[in-house]
Amino acid sequence: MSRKQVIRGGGAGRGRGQGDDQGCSILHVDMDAFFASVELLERPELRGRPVIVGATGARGVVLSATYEARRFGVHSAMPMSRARRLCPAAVVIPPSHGKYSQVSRGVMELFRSFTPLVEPVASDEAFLDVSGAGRLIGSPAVVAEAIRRRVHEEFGVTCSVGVATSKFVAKLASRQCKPDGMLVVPADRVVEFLHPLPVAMLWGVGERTESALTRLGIRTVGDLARVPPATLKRELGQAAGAHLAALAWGRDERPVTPHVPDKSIGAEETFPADVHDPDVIRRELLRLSERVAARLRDGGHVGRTVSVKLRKSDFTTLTRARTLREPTDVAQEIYAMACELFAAAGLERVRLRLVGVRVEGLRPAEGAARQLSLGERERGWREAERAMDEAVRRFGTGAVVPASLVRPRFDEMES
DNA sequence: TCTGGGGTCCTCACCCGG
DNA sequence: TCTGCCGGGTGAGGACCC
Repeated sequence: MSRKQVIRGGGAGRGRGQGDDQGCSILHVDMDAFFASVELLERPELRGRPVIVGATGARGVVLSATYEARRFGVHSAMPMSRARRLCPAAVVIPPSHGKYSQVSRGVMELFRSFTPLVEPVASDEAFLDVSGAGRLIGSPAVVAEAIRRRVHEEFGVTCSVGVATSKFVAKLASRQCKPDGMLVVPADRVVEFLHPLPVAMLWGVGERTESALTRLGIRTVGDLARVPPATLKRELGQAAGAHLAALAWGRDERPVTPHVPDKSIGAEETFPADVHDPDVIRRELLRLSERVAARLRDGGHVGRTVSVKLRKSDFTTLTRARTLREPTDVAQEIYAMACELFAAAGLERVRLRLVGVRVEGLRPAEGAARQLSLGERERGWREAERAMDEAVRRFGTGAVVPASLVRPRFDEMES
């Protein structure tokens, strides 16, 4: 990997290193400090200053930070309290997810104008297979540079692109050339690129696995590559061991998959302060069930397994799940099961910091035959909730809520 | 230092039916 | 009829990712 294959800044030097991109048809595009960059579009006076996007309340973590803030040691997922201590001069902006989704949708559309094979990984990154774009646009490195230029021109934010023969190497490459860069890893230099990297950079190696590997004396990808796969499987489990043994030699056959169906939909909420009142918790379960059901209906899904997540004040977390007889997208059915699971968990007098509701085992609502249970009315909650969806579409979020979620007015509480 | 919210995948245990 | 084996389904929990 010669330095000249890292091309930085606004397309300068475009085209360098193209001779080495033969067969490197996988691109990983990663937006630089995405949420913070989007915020700076509206507040250009903050350019060059440390900016953190994150919750402004008592509890919360950093969602995104500009590179100026990162120089102080601030990084995403760090508790906000710590980030403020590290960088007291930082400007803190509360997140506006709607705004980021809008830019994200535009950027993904731009990617699709280069190739239909776009696999979004998150709102700020995607894999692209550009093997079919060669004749029209040029080699993968040329496509990557064109994407970088147009993202900057059309959206005012920068991105970094890794170009390689596999998703995994492309992803590492984009990370290595951040911010505002491009890195091509030629097929015959994958091992040379990988082996000096710390093992924690591998996809699937988090804090726990890293300590397990350190105990085995494994610190770099090269160290990992020299360990027999059987040893890794014994130490880390069958799947993780085999996975890491393959990655250490750059083997990753996963294709770019444009449409990955949802497997579950959930919602969770951390209370501003821990809660032990079961009525408050049940009200939150209802609110979350409403949110999940609305998203199920919006996506045309029904789901069969309801799970609740309960996190105690000491951060230990329990999950409880149960499968319904029939798949549902009805909040009242999800809520009823969530309450049963909460009661069965025996935590009704325990202080909780978070509750969550999730529906798994999704399938398309269309064609999911629904059997009326004995005594069930033909038109019931399902129709009521669809009417609520329609009201929300016309009058906005919060236009209609269940009576139990309407907070009593102060004068009513007094009387 | 004190940890959000959205997810996926894996492992292990248990139950049940063939 | 009993036992063992196996595979599928389900549930709990952990690790990881962005």
